[in-house]
Order: sequence, then structure tokens, then C-alpha cells
Amino acid sequence: MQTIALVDDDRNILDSVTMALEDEGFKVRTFTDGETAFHGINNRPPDLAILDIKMPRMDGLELLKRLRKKSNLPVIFLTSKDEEIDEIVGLRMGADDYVKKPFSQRLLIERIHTLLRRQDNLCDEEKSGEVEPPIIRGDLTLDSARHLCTWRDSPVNLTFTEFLLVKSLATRPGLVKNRNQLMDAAYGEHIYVDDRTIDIHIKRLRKKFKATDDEFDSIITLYGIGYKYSET
Amino acid sequence: MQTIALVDDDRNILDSVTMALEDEGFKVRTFTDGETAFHGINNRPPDLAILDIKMPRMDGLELLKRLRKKSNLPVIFLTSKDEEIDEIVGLRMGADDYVKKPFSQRLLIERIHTLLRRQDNLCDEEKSGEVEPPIIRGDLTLDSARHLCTWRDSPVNLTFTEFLLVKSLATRPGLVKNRNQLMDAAYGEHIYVDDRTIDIHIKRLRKKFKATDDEFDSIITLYGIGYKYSET
DNA sequence: ATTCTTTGCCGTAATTGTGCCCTAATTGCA
DNA sequence: TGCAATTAGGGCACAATTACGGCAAAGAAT
Repeated sequence: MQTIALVDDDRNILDSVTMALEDEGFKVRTFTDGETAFHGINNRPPDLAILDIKMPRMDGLELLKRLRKKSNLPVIFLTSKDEEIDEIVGLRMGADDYVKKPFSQRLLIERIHTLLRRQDNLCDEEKSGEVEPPIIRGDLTLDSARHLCTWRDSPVNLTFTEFLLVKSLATRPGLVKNRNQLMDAAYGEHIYVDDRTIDIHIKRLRKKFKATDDEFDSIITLYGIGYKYSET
Repeated sequence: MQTIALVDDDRNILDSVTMALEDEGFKVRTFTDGETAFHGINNRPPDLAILDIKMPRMDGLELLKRLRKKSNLPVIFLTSKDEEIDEIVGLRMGADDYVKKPFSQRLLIERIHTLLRRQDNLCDEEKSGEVEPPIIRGDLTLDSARHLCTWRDSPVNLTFTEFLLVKSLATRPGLVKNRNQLMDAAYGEHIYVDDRTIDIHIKRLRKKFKATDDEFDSIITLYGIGYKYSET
């Protein structure tokens, strides 16, 4: 779930926008002044920030300036129409978009999605101009770009999470991964699920591979430690 | 001879720029408001359009937005210095360049040549000298130049958006595309629509292909990931 | 104006994936 | 061997995702 930081000193706006964003499926963290927001955002960076320009203690421009020193977090400014000059400066300073008050929530949400999408695709491009090459480890083949997994040339149908787990294991055969590391690989670093859940995915993986090859034993359990992918 | 559409409500600018452009060997069509310009440009598309931001009836931004739905005509914005914000938003929305008023005609003409040249190169790349060759992937044929799609030699009648989506998928069979990537392919990077909208187009595509061939299953859903075009 | 097409979204149904409970099996160690 | 800790695997409810019919708005064509 994507998180949005919302910074505004007007309670009404804060509440109504928060509600709209939560309806849209975002997690929202709100702040009522720049100083607090700065620390909050630095501690746990959201996926996007919406800043009011006029705020107590530290205004939006100053906040943006300080944030920009550390990250390129997508930022949307909220502006009243008597602050147009500041808008310009804001955009020049690296805000990604702005929305004029009063604004329709629909518009704001569209802008948010557009920015987040652009961000996503940027990441995709960074991964390489081309396509990520397949991983080949003995009888195993993992092609992320095609979401294709094969064992001895037979396709093995994996779900998204399963795919990430095999990939994490098979990337470095022989290397032990504990449950936390596997969890990070499959869910990202900020999500925690029960330890047993990893076992369950391993179970399902083995089942699927054994359906293709009864002799399959390349996923190895290390009692009390974790799992590894067979080195040979 | 290349044609340029010039849209501005200021007669003085209109006249002087027109003269400059004609001296440069362009054919110029002028409009004094957005509404008229929209129809004029749609009826007979010029090679390039120059739009003022502030205009009666429909402003430049709105005009651009509506034009962009149909074409990727090169567009240059004219802006006064108290409209700087709009410049930025304009560029975000897909304008190709902007020129600040007051501007030297020399500068404007340079920009025009640059844009037209870029456009030419684009076309060259796409057309590779001649017309963009059809995409042939097994039973599927996609001829962008003719907006023609066939499946096992039977024509399949696709809309513009649908065509772009199949093209995006079929260009690289087997490669998984997530919804964001498909959205970019179909709408460009600056427009956001609901995720579900992609599903709906996929649904319609499948329906149309199945009307021709009941066995059609080349568009594959990857749960939680996206879609891909069958590799075989 | 009118009709038709296209398009995007809503609501509902169907499908698929996930996490946890429970029990059995296995392992490490005294 | 006996015991505690750990892992395996079946089953199930629910969560997430996708499919699809219908509807209304906007444009295009007539």
C-alpha cells in the first residue's frame, strides 16, 4: 500500500483530503506544520507528499528545500490563488506539480496517480534500458520480464510471491537466507508477516516443482537457520 | 510546403508572426480563439501549432488537452511572463516547447525548425524510410499505418485505444506489461485513468478476437502482475 | 438535432492467491 | 531414548485481483 504525507494547517482540508485519499486506497500520514512534517517525512519517507504553501513554523517552500537535499520524493503543492508567485518558485525548486485551492478531489487524486506512475516507470527504466536477463541455475530458469519459471525445460507456474522467493534463493545458490531476508525479498522491507508464512510458501514451491519432477530437492532447509538453494 | 496553425487573440502578434513565418516559407493558418482553432486544426491538421495560453472561449491548455486526444502534433506555447505556471503545466501536459512573450521572431522560428526536424526524425525512425512495417506475430497482424488488424487473415475491427494496447502487448510477445506500462502505451504518460479501465479494454479485445476465433487465448493474464501476449 | 461509436467507470460475480490454524513429522540436544 | 524446538503439509476463510454486463458522457458522423 502506498503512503502519502499530507501537510496542511487547515483541519478541514486535512480531514476531507485524508478521507478521499483513504477511499482511494492510500495510507495517509498528516502533519499540521512544516517542522513536524520534516521530521516525520525524514523518519519514514512516504511515496509522495502533498504540501500546503502557507504554514506555521516552516512554510512549504522551506520544507521542500530541506526535503530536496535528501531525496527526490514526488511533491505536490497546494496553493491559494493569492500565492501564485510562491507557486512558481515552488515548481522551480523541484515540486513536481501543484494544485490550486479550491480544488476538486478528483483532480488531486489524478495528479497523485500520474506522479506515482511516472515514478514507477522511472524505476523500471533505471533497471536498464533493456530487459532484465533471465537467471539460469542448472535446471532452473527464472525470467522476470516474462514471469516465466522453468525446471528442466518444463514450465512451472508460480505466483508473484513465490516467484520472488525462488528468485531470492536462486540468485545466490548455496547462500543461506533466514526468514527475515526472504520476507524482505518477497514483501519489501516494511511489511511483516508471520514466520510460518515463509514455510508455507516454501511448501507450495516444493509442491509445484515436484509436480514437474518428483526428484526435486534443490530448496534445502537449514534447521534453525533458514533456507538455501542447492549449490549444485 | 509546411503549414503552421497560429492561435492568438492579439491581432498584433498574429499579424507580425504570420508575416515572419510566411517569409520563412511556411503556410500559416490563423485563429483568434480556441474553439475555432480546435475545429480548424482537426479538419486539416497543420504540421505544427503555436498556441497562446490565454484566449477567449477555450484557453490554450484546454485546447492542447483536446488536441492531444487525437494526435501528437508538435505544439509550441506562447506565454506572458505572468503565466509562468501555466507554461510548466503546459509542458507537463504534452506541449513540446514554449516561448515567452515578448519574444524575438528569430527565436520562435528556430524553435519551429527544431521541432519540425525532431518530428521528421521521429517519422523517419518509425517509418524507416517508408511506412512503418506491419507487426506480424503468428496469427496476428497489426498494420499501424493502415490501422488494420487481422487474426488468421480475418480483419478485426479495433478502436484506437484497443489498437495501441494490442500493439504494446504484441510488440514483444511473452514480455509482461503491468497496467502502468499499458496505460503509458495507450494514453501517454500524462494521462491517468483507473486501473480497471485497462481490464475493460482487455475484455473488449478478447471479445473481438473471440468473435473471429473462439479459441483465441493469446492475451494472457498474470494475476497480480499484468498482461502479456502469448509467446508461441 | 439525431444517431452511432467510443470510452471510462460502477457494481457484481468469479477466480486466484494468501495467511493462519492445527496436527504430524523431523531435528538437535541432553 | 526422551524432550523441546522447529519445520512440513492439509484445510479453510478471507483478501486481493480480475472479468464482465450495464450505463452514461462525450465525440463523430450524418
